[in-house]
Amino acid sequence: MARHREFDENKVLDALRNVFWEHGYDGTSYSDIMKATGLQKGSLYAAFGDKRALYQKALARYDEKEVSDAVHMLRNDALSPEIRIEILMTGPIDAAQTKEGRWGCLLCNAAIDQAPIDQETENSVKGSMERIKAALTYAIDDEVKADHILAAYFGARVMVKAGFKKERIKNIRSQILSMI
Amino acid sequence: MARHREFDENKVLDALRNVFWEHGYDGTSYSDIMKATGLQKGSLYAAFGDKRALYQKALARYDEKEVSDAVHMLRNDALSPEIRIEILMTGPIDAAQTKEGRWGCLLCNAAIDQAPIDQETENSVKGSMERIKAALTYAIDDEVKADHILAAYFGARVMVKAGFKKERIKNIRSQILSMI
DNA sequence: AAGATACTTGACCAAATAGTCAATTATCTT
DNA sequence: AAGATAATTGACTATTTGGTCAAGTATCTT
Repeated sequence: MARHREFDENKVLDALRNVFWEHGYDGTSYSDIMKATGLQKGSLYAAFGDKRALYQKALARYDEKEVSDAVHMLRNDALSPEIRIEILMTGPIDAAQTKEGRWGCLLCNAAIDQAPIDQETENSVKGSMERIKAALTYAIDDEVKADHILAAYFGARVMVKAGFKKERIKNIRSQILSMI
Repeated sequence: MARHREFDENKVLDALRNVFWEHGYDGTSYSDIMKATGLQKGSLYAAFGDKRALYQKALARYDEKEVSDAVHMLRNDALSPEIRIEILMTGPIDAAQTKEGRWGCLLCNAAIDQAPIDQETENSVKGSMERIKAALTYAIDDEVKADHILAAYFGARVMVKAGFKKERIKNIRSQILSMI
Protein backbone atom coordinates (compact mmCIF):
# COMPACT_ATOMS: atom_id res chain seq x y z
CA MET A 1 0.00 0.00 0.00
CA ALA A 2 2.69 2.49 0.86
CA ARG A 3 6.27 3.26 1.59
CA HIS A 4 8.17 1.20 4.16
CA ARG A 5 9.95 2.44 7.23
CA GLU A 6 13.61 2.82 6.50
CA PHE A 7 14.83 2.47 10.07
CA ASP A 8 15.28 -0.61 12.24
CA GLU A 9 12.82 -0.05 15.08
CA ASN A 10 14.86 -2.11 17.53
CA LYS A 11 17.98 -0.09 16.89
CA VAL A 12 16.08 3.16 17.27
CA LEU A 13 14.58 2.03 20.55
CA ASP A 14 18.01 1.04 21.84
CA ALA A 15 19.38 4.42 20.83
CA LEU A 16 16.47 6.15 22.54
CA ARG A 17 16.98 4.18 25.72
CA ASN A 18 20.69 4.96 25.69
CA VAL A 19 20.40 8.67 25.12
CA PHE A 20 17.85 9.16 27.92
CA TRP A 21 19.81 6.74 30.11
CA GLU A 22 22.95 8.80 29.75
CA HIS A 23 21.53 12.31 29.89
CA GLY A 24 18.17 12.12 31.63
CA TYR A 25 14.90 13.64 30.44
CA ASP A 26 15.68 17.35 30.72
CA GLY A 27 19.31 16.77 29.75
CA THR A 28 18.30 15.26 26.42
CA SER A 29 17.29 17.66 23.65
CA TYR A 30 15.56 16.82 20.44
CA SER A 31 18.79 17.34 18.53
CA ASP A 32 20.49 14.81 20.84
CA ILE A 33 17.71 12.37 20.02
CA MET A 34 18.01 13.02 16.30
CA LYS A 35 21.75 12.44 16.42
CA ALA A 36 21.42 9.29 18.51
CA THR A 37 18.70 7.71 16.38
CA GLY A 38 19.71 9.10 12.99
CA LEU A 39 16.09 10.08 12.39
CA GLN A 40 14.52 13.46 11.70
CA LYS A 41 11.98 15.01 14.00
CA GLY A 42 9.06 14.35 11.72
CA SER A 43 9.82 10.65 11.57
CA LEU A 44 10.20 10.43 15.33
CA TYR A 45 6.89 12.21 15.88
CA ALA A 46 5.10 10.10 13.30
CA ALA A 47 6.47 6.85 14.66
CA PHE A 48 6.45 7.40 18.42
CA GLY A 49 4.92 10.73 19.44
CA ASP A 50 6.27 13.64 21.46
CA LYS A 51 9.28 13.77 23.77
CA ARG A 52 7.40 12.33 26.74
CA ALA A 53 6.24 9.41 24.63
CA LEU A 54 9.82 8.81 23.48
CA TYR A 55 10.91 8.75 27.11
CA GLN A 56 8.23 6.20 27.93
CA LYS A 57 9.44 4.03 25.04
CA ALA A 58 12.95 4.25 26.45
CA LEU A 59 11.75 3.17 29.90
CA ALA A 60 9.77 0.31 28.38
CA ARG A 61 12.82 -0.78 26.41
CA TYR A 62 14.94 -0.75 29.56
CA ASP A 63 12.34 -2.86 31.33
CA GLU A 64 12.18 -5.36 28.49
CA LYS A 65 15.91 -5.83 28.27
CA GLU A 66 17.96 -4.86 31.33
CA VAL A 67 15.27 -5.45 33.96
CA SER A 68 14.16 -8.71 32.39
CA ASP A 69 17.74 -9.98 32.30
CA ALA A 70 18.10 -9.34 36.02
CA VAL A 71 14.74 -10.89 36.79
CA HIS A 72 15.53 -14.06 34.84
CA MET A 73 18.86 -14.40 36.57
CA LEU A 74 17.26 -14.02 39.99
CA ARG A 75 14.66 -16.63 39.11
CA ASN A 76 17.19 -19.14 37.81
CA ASP A 77 16.95 -22.06 40.23
CA ALA A 78 20.03 -23.65 38.72
CA LEU A 79 22.01 -21.16 40.78
CA SER A 80 22.01 -20.98 44.56
CA PRO A 81 20.24 -17.96 46.06
CA GLU A 82 23.57 -16.68 47.39
CA ILE A 83 25.15 -16.77 43.95
CA ARG A 84 22.19 -14.97 42.42
CA ILE A 85 22.42 -12.15 44.95
CA GLU A 86 26.16 -12.01 44.42
CA ILE A 87 25.69 -11.66 40.67
CA LEU A 88 23.16 -8.88 41.19
CA MET A 89 25.38 -6.96 43.59
CA THR A 90 28.41 -7.38 41.34
CA GLY A 91 26.67 -5.31 38.66
CA PRO A 92 27.35 -1.97 40.33
CA ILE A 93 30.95 -2.99 41.01
CA ASP A 94 31.53 -3.63 37.33
CA ALA A 95 29.70 -0.43 36.49
CA ALA A 96 32.17 1.53 38.63
CA GLN A 97 34.88 0.59 36.13
CA THR A 98 33.33 1.59 32.80
CA LYS A 99 32.17 4.77 31.12
CA GLU A 100 28.69 3.38 30.52
CA GLY A 101 28.55 2.34 34.17
CA ARG A 102 28.44 6.02 35.05
CA TRP A 103 25.09 6.16 33.27
CA GLY A 104 23.84 4.42 36.39
CA CYS A 105 20.52 2.65 36.60
CA LEU A 106 17.81 4.13 34.39
CA LEU A 107 15.21 3.24 37.03
CA CYS A 108 17.04 5.31 39.65
CA ASN A 109 17.65 8.12 37.20
CA ALA A 110 14.00 8.25 36.19
CA ALA A 111 12.86 7.90 39.80
CA ILE A 112 14.80 11.01 40.66
CA ASP A 113 14.31 13.24 37.68
CA GLN A 114 10.80 12.48 36.42
CA ALA A 115 8.81 10.19 38.73
CA PRO A 116 7.86 12.95 41.18
CA ILE A 117 6.41 15.14 38.41
CA ASP A 118 5.08 12.59 35.93
CA GLN A 119 2.61 9.90 36.88
CA GLU A 120 3.38 7.69 33.89
CA THR A 121 7.07 7.68 34.74
CA GLU A 122 6.26 6.84 38.35
CA ASN A 123 4.15 3.91 37.19
CA SER A 124 6.82 2.59 34.83
CA VAL A 125 9.62 2.93 37.36
CA LYS A 126 7.66 1.43 40.22
CA GLY A 127 6.50 -1.40 38.00
CA SER A 128 10.05 -2.31 37.01
CA MET A 129 11.26 -2.02 40.58
CA GLU A 130 8.49 -4.27 41.79
CA ARG A 131 9.44 -6.87 39.20
CA ILE A 132 12.96 -6.97 40.62
CA LYS A 133 11.60 -7.06 44.16
CA ALA A 134 9.37 -10.02 43.29
CA ALA A 135 12.28 -11.88 41.74
CA LEU A 136 14.40 -11.18 44.81
CA THR A 137 11.62 -12.48 47.03
CA TYR A 138 11.42 -15.58 44.86
CA ALA A 139 15.16 -16.12 45.28
CA ILE A 140 15.49 -15.64 49.04
CA ASP A 141 11.91 -16.06 50.24
CA ASP A 142 11.99 -13.02 52.54
CA GLU A 143 10.13 -9.84 51.68
CA VAL A 144 11.88 -7.64 54.22
CA LYS A 145 15.30 -8.68 53.03
CA ALA A 146 14.18 -8.30 49.42
CA ASP A 147 13.26 -4.64 49.95
CA HIS A 148 16.51 -4.13 51.74
CA ILE A 149 18.63 -5.67 48.99
CA LEU A 150 16.74 -3.56 46.47
CA ALA A 151 17.64 -0.43 48.43
CA ALA A 152 21.29 -1.41 48.81
CA TYR A 153 21.44 -2.14 45.09
CA PHE A 154 19.98 1.25 44.14
CA GLY A 155 22.18 2.98 46.67
CA ALA A 156 25.22 1.32 45.15
CA ARG A 157 24.20 2.57 41.72
CA VAL A 158 23.83 6.09 43.09
CA MET A 159 27.26 5.91 44.71
CA VAL A 160 28.76 4.80 41.40
CA LYS A 161 27.18 7.83 39.75
CA ALA A 162 28.69 9.97 42.47
CA GLY A 163 32.09 8.64 41.46
CA PHE A 164 32.92 6.17 44.24
CA LYS A 165 35.57 3.59 43.34
CA LYS A 166 34.84 -0.12 43.12
CA GLU A 167 36.46 -1.02 46.45
CA ARG A 168 33.78 0.98 48.23
CA ILE A 169 31.00 -0.62 46.20
CA LYS A 170 32.42 -4.04 47.07
CA ASN A 171 31.77 -3.23 50.72
CA ILE A 172 28.07 -3.04 49.96
CA ARG A 173 28.07 -6.43 48.27
CA SER A 174 30.05 -8.12 51.01
CA GLN A 175 27.74 -6.87 53.74
CA ILE A 176 24.69 -8.04 51.79
CA LEU A 177 26.24 -11.48 51.27
CA SER A 178 27.10 -11.87 54.95
CA MET A 179 23.51 -10.97 55.78
CA ILE A 180 21.58 -13.50 53.73
CA MET B 1 30.83 53.77 50.84
CA ALA B 2 27.86 52.50 48.94
CA ARG B 3 24.44 50.97 48.90
CA HIS B 4 23.62 47.95 51.06
CA ARG B 5 22.27 44.63 49.91
CA GLU B 6 18.55 44.56 50.38
CA PHE B 7 18.19 40.79 50.63
CA ASP B 8 18.90 38.41 53.49
CA GLU B 9 21.68 36.21 52.15
CA ASN B 10 20.69 33.27 54.34
CA LYS B 11 17.14 33.33 53.09
CA VAL B 12 18.29 33.54 49.48
CA LEU B 13 20.65 30.60 49.96
CA ASP B 14 17.85 28.56 51.52
CA ALA B 15 15.58 29.41 48.61
CA LEU B 16 18.31 28.46 46.14
CA ARG B 17 18.91 25.15 47.86
CA ASN B 18 15.19 24.41 47.88
CA VAL B 19 14.51 25.21 44.27
CA PHE B 20 17.41 23.07 42.99
CA TRP B 21 16.52 20.38 45.53
CA GLU B 22 13.00 20.14 44.23
CA HIS B 23 13.59 20.50 40.48
CA GLY B 24 17.21 19.52 39.81
CA TYR B 25 19.72 21.49 37.76
CA ASP B 26 18.21 21.21 34.31
CA GLY B 27 14.70 21.34 35.70
CA THR B 28 15.30 24.73 37.30
CA SER B 29 15.13 27.77 35.02
CA TYR B 30 16.34 31.24 35.79
CA SER B 31 12.78 32.43 36.17
CA ASP B 32 12.19 29.69 38.74
CA ILE B 33 15.23 30.96 40.62
CA MET B 34 14.03 34.56 40.41
CA LYS B 35 10.64 33.59 41.75
CA ALA B 36 12.09 31.47 44.54
CA THR B 37 14.58 34.05 45.72
CA GLY B 38 12.64 37.21 44.91
CA LEU B 39 15.73 38.64 43.24
CA GLN B 40 16.32 39.83 39.69
CA LYS B 41 18.86 38.22 37.43
CA GLY B 42 21.34 41.05 37.68
CA SER B 43 21.42 40.84 41.45
CA LEU B 44 21.87 37.08 41.38
CA TYR B 45 24.74 37.35 38.89
CA ALA B 46 26.39 40.17 40.81
CA ALA B 47 26.08 38.39 44.13
CA PHE B 48 26.74 34.75 43.23
CA GLY B 49 27.64 34.24 39.58
CA ASP B 50 26.12 32.14 36.84
CA LYS B 51 23.70 29.22 37.12
CA ARG B 52 26.42 26.66 37.83
CA ALA B 53 27.76 28.83 40.64
CA LEU B 54 24.25 29.14 42.07
CA TYR B 55 23.95 25.36 42.01
CA GLN B 56 27.24 25.02 43.85
CA LYS B 57 25.99 27.45 46.51
CA ALA B 58 22.87 25.33 46.89
CA LEU B 59 24.96 22.17 47.36
CA ALA B 60 27.18 23.94 49.88
CA ARG B 61 24.11 25.14 51.76
CA TYR B 62 22.72 21.61 51.86
CA ASP B 63 26.02 20.35 53.22
CA GLU B 64 26.16 23.04 55.88
CA LYS B 65 22.66 22.41 57.14
CA GLU B 66 21.11 19.04 56.32
CA VAL B 67 24.33 17.02 56.09
CA SER B 68 25.79 18.63 59.19
CA ASP B 69 22.64 17.88 61.17
CA ALA B 70 22.89 14.20 60.26
CA VAL B 71 26.60 14.10 61.02
CA HIS B 72 26.16 15.69 64.44
CA MET B 73 23.39 13.27 65.29
CA LEU B 74 25.54 10.28 64.26
CA ARG B 75 28.41 11.58 66.38
CA ASN B 76 26.28 12.17 69.46
CA ASP B 77 27.64 9.72 72.02
CA ALA B 78 24.74 10.44 74.35
CA LEU B 79 22.71 8.13 72.13
CA SER B 80 23.44 4.45 71.60
CA PRO B 81 24.78 3.53 68.15
CA GLU B 82 21.60 1.56 67.45
CA ILE B 83 19.41 4.56 68.20
CA ARG B 84 21.53 6.79 65.98
CA ILE B 85 21.20 4.42 63.04
CA GLU B 86 17.50 4.12 63.73
CA ILE B 87 17.10 7.88 63.63
CA LEU B 88 19.01 8.07 60.36
CA MET B 89 16.96 5.33 58.72
CA THR B 90 13.70 6.85 59.97
CA GLY B 91 14.35 9.94 57.85
CA PRO B 92 13.31 8.32 54.57
CA ILE B 93 10.24 6.82 56.24
CA ASP B 94 9.07 10.25 57.34
CA ALA B 95 9.94 11.61 53.91
CA ALA B 96 7.60 9.09 52.30
CA GLN B 97 4.72 10.89 54.01
CA THR B 98 5.29 14.51 53.04
CA LYS B 99 5.35 16.57 49.88
CA GLU B 100 8.87 17.86 50.57
CA GLY B 101 9.97 14.29 51.18
CA ARG B 102 9.43 13.62 47.50
CA TRP B 103 12.24 16.10 46.87
CA GLY B 104 14.45 13.25 48.01
CA CYS B 105 18.05 13.70 49.04
CA LEU B 106 19.88 16.51 47.26
CA LEU B 107 23.08 14.46 47.33
CA CYS B 108 21.42 11.61 45.44
CA ASN B 109 19.72 14.00 43.06
CA ALA B 110 22.96 15.80 42.28
CA ALA B 111 24.86 12.51 42.04
CA ILE B 112 22.50 11.40 39.34
CA ASP B 113 21.86 14.52 37.35
CA GLN B 114 25.12 16.49 37.48
CA ALA B 115 27.99 14.57 39.09
CA PRO B 116 28.79 12.52 35.97
CA ILE B 117 29.11 15.64 33.80
CA ASP B 118 30.44 18.23 36.23
CA GLN B 119 33.59 17.71 38.25
CA GLU B 120 32.74 20.34 40.85
CA THR B 121 29.40 18.69 41.54
CA GLU B 122 31.08 15.32 41.85
CA ASN B 123 33.52 16.77 44.37
CA SER B 124 30.79 18.41 46.44
CA VAL B 125 28.56 15.36 46.46
CA LYS B 126 31.33 12.92 47.22
CA GLY B 127 32.62 15.20 49.96
CA SER B 128 29.23 15.34 51.68
CA MET B 129 28.71 11.61 51.29
CA GLU B 130 32.12 10.92 52.81
CA ARG B 131 31.25 13.12 55.79
CA ILE B 132 28.22 10.96 56.47
CA LYS B 133 30.24 7.79 55.94
CA ALA B 134 32.85 8.99 58.44
CA ALA B 135 30.16 9.78 61.00
CA LEU B 136 28.61 6.35 60.46
CA THR B 137 32.00 4.73 60.95
CA TYR B 138 32.42 6.73 64.15
CA ALA B 139 29.06 5.49 65.39
CA ILE B 140 29.40 1.78 64.62
CA ASP B 141 33.16 1.36 64.19
CA ASP B 142 32.89 -0.74 61.03
CA GLU B 143 33.79 0.65 57.63
CA VAL B 144 32.16 -2.08 55.60
CA LYS B 145 28.87 -1.73 57.45
CA ALA B 146 29.13 2.05 57.19
CA ASP B 147 29.31 1.91 53.38
CA HIS B 148 26.44 -0.52 53.37
CA ILE B 149 24.21 1.62 55.56
CA LEU B 150 25.03 4.59 53.37
CA ALA B 151 23.89 2.64 50.32
CA ALA B 152 20.71 1.43 51.99
CA TYR B 153 19.95 4.99 53.07
CA PHE B 154 20.41 6.40 49.57
CA GLY B 155 18.45 3.52 48.10
CA ALA B 156 15.60 4.25 50.48
CA ARG B 157 15.60 7.89 49.37
CA VAL B 158 15.47 6.79 45.74
CA MET B 159 12.56 4.46 46.46
CA VAL B 160 10.70 7.30 48.16
CA LYS B 161 11.21 9.40 45.04
CA ALA B 162 9.85 6.51 43.01
CA GLY B 163 6.69 6.69 45.10
CA PHE B 164 7.00 3.69 47.41
CA LYS B 165 4.87 3.84 50.55
CA LYS B 166 6.31 4.04 54.02
CA GLU B 167 5.66 0.39 54.93
CA ARG B 168 8.15 -0.65 52.26
CA ILE B 169 10.73 1.87 53.45
CA LYS B 170 10.29 0.53 56.98
CA ASN B 171 11.50 -2.84 55.71
CA ILE B 172 14.83 -1.27 54.86
CA ARG B 173 15.22 0.21 58.32
CA SER B 174 14.27 -2.97 60.10
CA GLN B 175 16.75 -5.06 58.15
CA ILE B 176 19.52 -2.56 58.87
CA LEU B 177 18.68 -2.56 62.57
CA SER B 178 18.71 -6.34 62.77
CA MET B 179 22.11 -6.33 61.09
CA ILE B 180 24.08 -4.03 63.37
C1' DA C 1 2.06 1.45 -15.45
C1' DA C 2 -0.57 4.32 -12.18
C1' DG C 3 -2.63 5.67 -8.18
C1' DA C 4 -2.89 5.37 -3.42
C1' DT C 5 -0.68 5.48 0.72
C1' DA C 6 2.56 6.15 4.12
C1' DC C 7 7.33 7.52 5.27
C1' DT C 8 10.94 11.18 5.15
C1' DT C 9 12.82 15.63 4.95
C1' DG C 10 14.07 20.17 6.35
C1' DA C 11 12.38 24.65 6.71
C1' DC C 12 9.68 27.02 9.90
C1' DC C 13 7.56 28.80 14.45
C1' DA C 14 6.57 30.56 19.04
C1' DA C 15 8.21 30.20 23.45
C1' DA C 16 11.71 29.75 26.72
C1' DT C 17 16.50 29.66 27.76
C1' DA C 18 20.95 31.61 30.04
C1' DG C 19 23.26 35.62 30.20
C1' DT C 20 24.39 41.05 29.54
C1' DC C 21 24.18 45.83 30.39
C1' DA C 22 23.10 50.70 30.81
C1' DA C 23 20.27 53.37 33.67
C1' DT C 24 18.44 54.06 38.21
C1' DT C 25 18.48 54.05 43.17
C1' DA C 26 20.15 53.95 47.82
C1' DT C 27 23.70 54.48 51.26
C1' DC C 28 28.21 55.49 52.96
C1' DT C 29 32.20 58.82 53.64
C1' DT C 30 33.87 63.21 53.80
C1' DA D 1 25.20 68.53 51.42
C1' DA D 2 27.69 66.16 47.71
C1' DG D 3 30.20 62.98 45.47
C1' DA D 4 31.63 58.18 45.30
C1' DT D 5 30.36 53.62 45.27
C1' DA D 6 27.72 49.63 44.92
C1' DA D 7 23.20 47.25 44.63
C1' DT D 8 19.03 46.89 41.83
C1' DT D 9 16.14 46.87 37.91
C1' DG D 10 14.20 45.43 33.64
C1' DA D 11 14.77 45.70 28.90
C1' DC D 12 17.59 43.39 25.60
C1' DT D 13 20.02 39.56 22.91
C1' DA D 14 21.47 35.36 20.73
C1' DT D 15 20.61 30.69 21.09
C1' DT D 16 18.13 26.66 21.90
C1' DT D 17 14.01 24.48 23.00
C1' DG D 18 9.92 21.26 21.67
C1' DG D 19 6.83 20.94 18.14
C1' DT D 20 4.42 21.54 13.20
C1' DC D 21 3.76 21.02 8.42
C1' DA D 22 3.82 21.12 3.43
C1' DA D 23 6.45 19.16 -0.08
C1' DG D 24 8.96 15.34 -1.83
C1' DT D 25 9.85 10.27 -2.14
C1' DA D 26 9.51 5.31 -2.08
C1' DT D 27 6.74 1.19 -2.23
C1' DC D 28 2.53 -1.39 -2.29
C1' DT D 29 -1.87 -2.84 -4.80
C1' DT D 30 -4.41 -3.11 -8.74
